[in-house]
Amino acid sequence: MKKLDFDFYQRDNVLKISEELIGKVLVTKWNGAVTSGRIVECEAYAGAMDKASHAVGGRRTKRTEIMYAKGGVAYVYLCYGIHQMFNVVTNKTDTPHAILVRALEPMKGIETMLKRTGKEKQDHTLTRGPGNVCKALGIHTTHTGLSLRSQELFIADDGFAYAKNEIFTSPRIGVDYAGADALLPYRFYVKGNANVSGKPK
DNA sequence: GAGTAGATCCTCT
DNA sequence: GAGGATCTACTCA
Repeated sequence: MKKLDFDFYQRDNVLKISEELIGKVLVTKWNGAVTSGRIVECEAYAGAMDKASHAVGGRRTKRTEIMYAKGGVAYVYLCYGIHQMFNVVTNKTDTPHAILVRALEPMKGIETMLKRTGKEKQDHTLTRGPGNVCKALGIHTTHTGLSLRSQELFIADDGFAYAKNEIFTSPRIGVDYAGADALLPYRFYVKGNANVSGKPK
């Protein structure tokens, strides 16, 4: 298990980073309780040019400020008052690129995840969808700005990789309001993985 | 199985 | 004061 370097996040091609993030391992360790999962679905948000992004048109507020930070930190956003979404900030300072982690394949700490989500046994919904990913891993909006190489939260490469032909792209989910940009193929996912949101297998 | 409505709260206008 | 990068459950076929 090797934590990804800041160099990985600070490249300027957010689509390439998204694609490479598939298969990596997201780990949280709050108060010694370790939970982790392999990333099987994510979406790219390409900053000021992207109508679906919070930073569209260079919009810069206290909430979105963290997207303008240099790559390698977390951006956690609360949506619909219920769901929290975990994003990876990428690119350099003043370029508001981010990647939304939408689904994981559970690895370690499944017991802990079940407890957090109130489920009795593991099924494909445990870490399916951004809201559930955050709930299962115990990620909270107060974690915004945390480094992705910190002790509590990081993304690592354990040597595993999906084959190119297992990774598919599609339009993003839940961004209909973004007009034409909602159709951009900025979503990356592992074909046939039960944890990927959308239709169950 | 598919489609739709409701939940619920922080942030920006 | 309004709306949002969602999920779930319930209805109807």
